[in-house]
Amino acid sequence: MVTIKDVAKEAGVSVATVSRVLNDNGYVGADTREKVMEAISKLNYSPNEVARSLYKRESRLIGLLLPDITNPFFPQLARGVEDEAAREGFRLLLGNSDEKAKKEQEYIQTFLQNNVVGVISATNRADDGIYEPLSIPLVLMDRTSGAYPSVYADGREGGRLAAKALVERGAKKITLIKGPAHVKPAMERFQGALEVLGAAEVDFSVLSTDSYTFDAAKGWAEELFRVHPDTDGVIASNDIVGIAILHEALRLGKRIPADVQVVGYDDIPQSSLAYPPLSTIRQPAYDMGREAAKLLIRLIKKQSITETAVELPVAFIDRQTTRGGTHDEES
Amino acid sequence: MVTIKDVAKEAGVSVATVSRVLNDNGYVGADTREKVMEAISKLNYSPNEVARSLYKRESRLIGLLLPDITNPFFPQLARGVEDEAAREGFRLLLGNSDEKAKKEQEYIQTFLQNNVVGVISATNRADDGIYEPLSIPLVLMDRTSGAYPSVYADGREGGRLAAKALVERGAKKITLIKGPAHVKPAMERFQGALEVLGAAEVDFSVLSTDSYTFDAAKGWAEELFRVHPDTDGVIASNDIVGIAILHEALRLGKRIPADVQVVGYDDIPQSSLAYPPLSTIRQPAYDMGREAAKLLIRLIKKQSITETAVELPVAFIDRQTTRGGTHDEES
DNA sequence: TTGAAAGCGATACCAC
DNA sequence: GTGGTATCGCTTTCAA
Repeated sequence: MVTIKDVAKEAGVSVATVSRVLNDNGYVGADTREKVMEAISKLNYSPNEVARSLYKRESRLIGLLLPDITNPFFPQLARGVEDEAAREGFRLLLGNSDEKAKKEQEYIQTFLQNNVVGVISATNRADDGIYEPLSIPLVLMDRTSGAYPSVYADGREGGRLAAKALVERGAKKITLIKGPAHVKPAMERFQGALEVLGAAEVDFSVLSTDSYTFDAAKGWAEELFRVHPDTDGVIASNDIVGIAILHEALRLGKRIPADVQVVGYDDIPQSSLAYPPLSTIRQPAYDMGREAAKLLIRLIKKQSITETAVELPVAFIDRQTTRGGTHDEES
Repeated sequence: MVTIKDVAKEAGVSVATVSRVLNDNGYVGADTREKVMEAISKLNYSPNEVARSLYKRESRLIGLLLPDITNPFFPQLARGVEDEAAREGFRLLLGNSDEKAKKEQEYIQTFLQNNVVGVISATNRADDGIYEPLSIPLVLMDRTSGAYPSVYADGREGGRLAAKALVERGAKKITLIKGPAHVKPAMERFQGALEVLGAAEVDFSVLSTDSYTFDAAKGWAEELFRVHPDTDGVIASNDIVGIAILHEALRLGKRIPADVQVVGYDDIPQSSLAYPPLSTIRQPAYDMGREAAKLLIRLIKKQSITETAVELPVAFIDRQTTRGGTHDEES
């Protein structure tokens, strides 16, 4: 391993000088700088971030904590975060929490132990004390809490939009699927939908579910049509569940959207590839990731921030599982 | 920040002793150890990984380099890697390369600068010199190269299985979709399929594509049926493309699998949720991730390794886009 | 069994 | 402008 010492020797200067040109601060003679640059490229030197981090007590690392990268909604977020972070020279330490306090705890600890400069977390436990030990900036993503800056989409409005879409399109016996109780965004969209449904002239019922996995989704779908065989409109807790329901409805010989309309939530990439293409509430996941990273970086740089809570808009994407939707596909 | 010094003071011993109990090596009196443990928990101390890493010249970090976490095949891999790594106390530094040499280069550099103990990479450029500067273990995942240990699925066999499935099920005008030329696994499965198709009594044609994104997939699907309107069997380059083709075929009023059969590749989670559920070649992505991590960790620990190339089996998953497939769904 | 001290690779203060 | 050196928090000889 080539160190700053080697470079100093090669260039015939002191390490202090090398450090100065590296960090571009302090006075360095033009010719000296030149010599150092040459030595650096000759030796193919690149500074040891660990040593740097130890002295400065901060790294160029950002901790990213997600519930489960395997859930198709999160890779988008992660990618947004990474792209923005990379632009600013930051790298990512990644963790999956499975929404488990213990894992969150452990990852926060690792982040701290590795001197990360900031953390972005999609957590429901922001106020459980897990994040208290952090003396560095924390940005909540896809989740909120009064206590920390956050970037999220307007879940309540999303729920309303979904419900409205179905009501306006004539669904009369709506089934509203309620996501896992401990997942906040799921509850918000649920509340939003409930609000609209409660005020509308429709029958509706609620089906509670407690997970988001692909396999479980199939189960909910079967249960739904067993318990509510005459439902003609379904508000799914997310696109995975929406697609599973679509699938099950088709399997049962129902016509979509004539017999039953379905609206999902998230607009994951594969929703437009579903058959029929799934009408859904779009959350701008990639942008959310980018915004979260942007906000975090501002915080890290102690730049002034105008808004500590960034709410991104959601939109109803009218595909082919709702009536009167456009039958052209957009991406 | 509480350091080893604080603990030493609190326990009334030297930092050397604290270090010994921390690392559980060297002689430490039982009572002394006790005092230290108490001090540690009283002060809620946890060692600074950065300092540790600096001295030992190795961290507890593993670098993971993926083409694009947004491609549904990779999150599975990533999760497998993470789960296995976490079991052994390692954390992940994550990077997306977009199959670009420059990004790969940059991430490798970051990994090195941060003293990672090993790297897992899904790259096509293992032999381009990018990985030469690594003096630490490298495991290739989902890709191979003679030069480095690797964990991958049998792509050639996968291609054969896909082609055989279609031939055996009576497809007569097969379209074989060729993935991006620079993506090795895509080429292998292509070759495998070609091998079988060439030997069989069928007409077939090849459609070349150069990307894997959702949006592009729709384009290929349209092109396919425009150029080969009478195709009755499609071997897709992956499940994304397969699902897009399914979708397009349905849109054109074709019956699946009566008019056209489709077989995908990967068996991403959403394939079983497609409509109809997509027949495909399953790659054990999660296991591949775990195996890659296992192998890497053995390498890191300098444990004896029996096999430096781990080939995982692929399997044809007979769902409903091929004739005579089971019409029950498995997950 | 324990402690003192050197050193890991960089930064930044203080002299000169 | 440039160099010497203390320092970051920890591990590991080497002595005692």
